[in-house]
Amino acid sequence: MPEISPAIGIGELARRAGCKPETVRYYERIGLVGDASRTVGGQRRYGEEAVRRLTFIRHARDFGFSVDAVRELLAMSDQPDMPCQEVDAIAKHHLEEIEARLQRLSALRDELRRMVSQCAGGKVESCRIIEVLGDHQLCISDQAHGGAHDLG
Amino acid sequence: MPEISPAIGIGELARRAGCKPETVRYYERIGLVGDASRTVGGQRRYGEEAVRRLTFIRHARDFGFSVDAVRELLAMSDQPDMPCQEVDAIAKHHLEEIEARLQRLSALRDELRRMVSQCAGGKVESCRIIEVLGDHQLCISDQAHGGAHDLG
DNA sequence: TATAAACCTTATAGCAACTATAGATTCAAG
DNA sequence: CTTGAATCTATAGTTGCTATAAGGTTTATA
Repeated sequence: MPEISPAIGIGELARRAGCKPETVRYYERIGLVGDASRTVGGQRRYGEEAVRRLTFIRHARDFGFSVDAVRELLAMSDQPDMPCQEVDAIAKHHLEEIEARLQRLSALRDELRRMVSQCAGGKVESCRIIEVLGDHQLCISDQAHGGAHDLG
Repeated sequence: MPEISPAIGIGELARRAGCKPETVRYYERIGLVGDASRTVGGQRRYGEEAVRRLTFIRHARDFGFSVDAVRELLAMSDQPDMPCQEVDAIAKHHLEEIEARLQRLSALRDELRRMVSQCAGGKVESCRIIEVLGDHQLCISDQAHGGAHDLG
């Protein structure tokens, strides 16, 4: 299937999907997008289908889906006749994760607000923020703690 | 100042601060904690002060402060006579970032919920989730988009 | 046709903040 | 003294890109 529409370069493709050329090459390396056709000089050239696929990828990533999840979603969207249960499952799972993060993040916000509001503005010695950071007991909830590492 | 209390090993230290020995060694490498004293055989030994410092670090990290922010907070907590304005500023800045993340994350959650609820459970072909991911126009808000990358 | 600007190429290293592995050594208990 | 758990160093891997260097190609203009 040769490209009919005027082929575009990697910069234009990236621009239209809202990312950078480096990202496109990266996606090619990890197999999220296929190898592009090349000019005689070796430069990548793309058609509309590539724009659609990359846009899908970027949009899913913006939604916070992991690259692996995007890979699965792409595989499924390539199979239009299959039932969409799995798509649904991935999305629901992602939604649950986001809801859990929201919980922890807002508990964190509350705790931080409390810390900040209790700081009287004196010396470090008596700073409530430093105190709370040094002593877990001074926290109201444990909910927020035990790893804020994957709050993304 | 020699250690008086029975010195503890890296495993015990890590356990008491809620992390792993690898993490302690990592913090030592990047200079968050100082070099420990060693046994004749070369193993690290720590005292109570190290426990306090590591606990502070872990707690601040659990609050989502970056390692650089923790470094500054530590430096300030080492200067008890200084005014705590800067501590306050760091904490407030962090609070603002968390509030911004919460905004975006909840916009994302709403959009995801909408997607999931609109999926009728048929074929992939007509799956609302796949449709929305493929077409930015189908999103209600742009707020959530343009990068979920630093939602942590 | 020449040239220069804009674009593209690969390979490699870096970011945050750890985590995991391998293979050797040391420590504490029995 | 032996055993097994803990520790040591050094190095590579994780995620999802981003940045850099050192060049090659394409395109528009003169």
